[in-house]
Amino acid sequence: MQAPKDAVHLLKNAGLRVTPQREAILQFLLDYNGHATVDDIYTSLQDRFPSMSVSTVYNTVKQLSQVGLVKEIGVGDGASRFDINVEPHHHLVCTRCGALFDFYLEEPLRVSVPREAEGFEVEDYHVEVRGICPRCKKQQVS
Amino acid sequence: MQAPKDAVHLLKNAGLRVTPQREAILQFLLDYNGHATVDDIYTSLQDRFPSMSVSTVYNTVKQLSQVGLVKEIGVGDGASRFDINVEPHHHLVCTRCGALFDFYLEEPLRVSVPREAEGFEVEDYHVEVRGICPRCKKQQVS
DNA sequence: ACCTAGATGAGAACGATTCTAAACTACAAC
DNA sequence: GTTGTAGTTTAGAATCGTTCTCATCTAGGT
Repeated sequence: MQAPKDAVHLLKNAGLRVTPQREAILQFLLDYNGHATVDDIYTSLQDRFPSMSVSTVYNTVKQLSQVGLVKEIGVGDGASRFDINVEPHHHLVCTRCGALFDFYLEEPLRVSVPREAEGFEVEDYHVEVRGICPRCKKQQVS
Repeated sequence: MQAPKDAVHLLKNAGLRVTPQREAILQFLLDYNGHATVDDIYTSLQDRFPSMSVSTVYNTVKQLSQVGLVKEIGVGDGASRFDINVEPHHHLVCTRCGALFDFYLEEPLRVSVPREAEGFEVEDYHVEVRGICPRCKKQQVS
C-alpha cells in the first residue's frame, strides 16, 4: 500500500489530528512551488481562515517538520522557509534578492571531523551556496 | 612589507577610522578563540567601555565583515557569530548545545547548478554539518 | 452524545537586530 | 596647533521573526 498524497491522509498517517487549519497549511505547502515562509502561508490563508493566528501556523509547521512531512530551511538571517521537498538537498541563495533554488550534490560530502571535535556524530548537513541569480545578473547596470 | 597584525594597523590598512571602540572590538576578536556573538563582545567590553552601545558593536562587526577582516556565520536561528578566521571553512554544529567547530573540506565542492538557476554566479558556499558533539554524547543517559 | 487530550486564537513577551537623532571625535586641511 | 566636517557613538525606540500564555474550542475515541 502506497502512502496517499492528499493532506488529510498524510496527516493521519503521521499520527497528527486532522484540523481544517492543518489540512489547509499542508495543502498549501503541497501546492506551493517553492520555499514558503510562515508569513506566506499565513497571508495566503487569510481569506479562508480570517481568524487563524500566526501561532497556529508556527505550531503546525513545527509539527510537520517533526514528523518529517516538511523540512525547515533557515538561510542567513531572514525568516525560516518550509519545503515540502524532504529529500536531502541543498540551496543556492541569491545575495541580492534572496531567491532560493534547490540543488543536489553529485556525490555525498566527505566530512573530516577535526581533532577537537573527535567523536562528533554527524546527523545531516546542508550546503548553502551564495551568489547572484540569473535574474539579478541581468538587472545589473553595466 | 607584510600587513601588520595588530588591530590599529589592520583597521588603517582596511581604510577604516581608528576609534577606541573599534580597536577593542577587533582586538577582542583577534584574541578570542572561537566564534563570538555580538553579546559576547558587548558584555566582555563592558568593563573598559561602560557606555558603549550595542549598536556600536553591530556597526563595527558589520564593517569588519565588509572589509573582510572577519566573517559572519549564521547557523540556525540564534545570534550571528563572528569569526576572525576568514579562510574558507565550514562548521559542525551541535544540535543539543549549539557548540560550533571549524572544519575544512578535503576537496572543493562541485556544485551543479540546476536548470532553473542556469547562469547563477557562485560567490562562495558554506557547509553546516549538524550532529551531536562529543561532550553531549557523553552526557546522554543511556 | 460525551469527554478529554490536544489544538486554536489573541495578544503579550521575547531576543536579535536595525533605526533615529542628537552629541561627539578622528583626522585631513589649514 | 586649530578648525571643520564627515563619519562615529550613544541611548533608546522601533522592527521583525518567533515563542509563550491562557482561555476557549474541537477532533476523535468511548
